[in-house]
Amino acid sequence: MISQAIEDYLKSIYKLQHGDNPNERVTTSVIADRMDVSAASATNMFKKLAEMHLLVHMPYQGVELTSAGEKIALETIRHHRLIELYLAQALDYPWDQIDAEADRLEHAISEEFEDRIDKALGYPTIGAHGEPIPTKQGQIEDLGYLRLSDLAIGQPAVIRRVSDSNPEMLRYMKRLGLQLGTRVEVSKRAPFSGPLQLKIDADKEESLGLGVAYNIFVDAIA
Amino acid sequence: MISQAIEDYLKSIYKLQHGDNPNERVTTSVIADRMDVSAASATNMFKKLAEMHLLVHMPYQGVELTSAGEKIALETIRHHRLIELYLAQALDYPWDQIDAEADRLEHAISEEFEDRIDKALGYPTIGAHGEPIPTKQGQIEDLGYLRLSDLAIGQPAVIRRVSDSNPEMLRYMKRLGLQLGTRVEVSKRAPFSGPLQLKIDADKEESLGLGVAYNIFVDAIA
DNA sequence: GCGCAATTTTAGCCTTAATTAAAAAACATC
DNA sequence: GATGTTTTTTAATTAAGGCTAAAATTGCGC
Repeated sequence: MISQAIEDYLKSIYKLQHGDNPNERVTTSVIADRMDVSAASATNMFKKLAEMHLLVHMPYQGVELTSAGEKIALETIRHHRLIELYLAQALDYPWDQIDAEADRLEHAISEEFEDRIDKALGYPTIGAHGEPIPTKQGQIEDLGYLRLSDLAIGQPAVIRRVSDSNPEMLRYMKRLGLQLGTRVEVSKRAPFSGPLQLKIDADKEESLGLGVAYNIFVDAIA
Repeated sequence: MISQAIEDYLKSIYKLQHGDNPNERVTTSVIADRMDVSAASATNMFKKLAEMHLLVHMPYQGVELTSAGEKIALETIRHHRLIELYLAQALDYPWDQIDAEADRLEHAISEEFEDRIDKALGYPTIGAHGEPIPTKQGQIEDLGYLRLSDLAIGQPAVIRRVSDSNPEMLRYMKRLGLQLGTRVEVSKRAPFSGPLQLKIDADKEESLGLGVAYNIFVDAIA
């Protein structure tokens, strides 16, 4: 049986495999860190998941999802993102609270529930923070956005996605007026990995740390 | 910590204590039966819950919730009934499917979620099957309905509540046109605990087994 | 009021998913 | 290329919550 713990591990592994740099190995310690468990717990689960053929475990080297494991990860992520969007749109949840709520609900809903909120939302393909929502068949689109921290100076762009991993950071972004669809332009970049000077919606100017800019994804515009 | 299992036990005990005949003791075997676990499992949990002061365990005699236990039971029941109503009203779930879905979701939602669906539903006091919804403070109304199986012959009445425990029975009721608000009248009662002859909405006449009639609650009307 | 049947509890074990501590392997530094 | 540090794995526990089988208790029938 696929337990909640299994779904959580597979989801984390998937996100790391397809995250920041996709060629980096997904190791015991990285997963242990993300999931807030000991390294030994992660190893135990890796062995169990390998036996279930949901991933391949290369001892001391890391893990890689099988297509069966990836399928479950994508189903879980689909649940998560549909629930997030539903909370935001139908129940008017604030931006920074939907992730935590969805983390619990994603394991509790049925296929029926998934289908009904999918329909109620009009079969969305983009989630509340701009992430692609996997299809029921397990397809996921690569939206190919640029990190705001990598945006060229003077290049106007629109915020298309933000990382949902830190609620406090989301509240901070909102306070600055940085949301999906917001128009931004980097006007200056301080040396030594210093903050960006950012034009927001062409009317405000703010200084933004690289850590935050790294978690904002934009689309350049003409 | 209050686990899902604990909430489920407390909910079942509460429902039995306040159910069909409230003076009957809530025993190991009755709970084991309702929860589909062995009697030994129920005893184990009784001991644990007694240690947590959520109930009083009188060995070989049964259990009785403390006010702390009752509070948790009522919170769980409130969650359950709000979710059921939300599924039915906002997501157009059919009558017979909401109980199963709510059984899982009731343990996963936050207070925030509870408050938001409560508001979205307009602070309802009656659930999807006509049950009273406990308040946030743990008050629950006794609606004092009559079982259809006890309704006097020739006495017109309106269906106010149905038992949600059996989805198949709910589908059967719906097929017969028996829903909340439906007007009924018993026109004949077969001997030896036989079926009732029932006038439905003054236009249909059906024969109804006592088992079903026992699970329908009505309000007599003038 | 005795004996038997039904119910309840106890005892012991299983599974899941976590833990800590110790051993093993990999990596980095000189 | 030896050595020390870091990472990973192994081994042994723990805590929930379930199970079966056996023992204890209750209560019913006569």
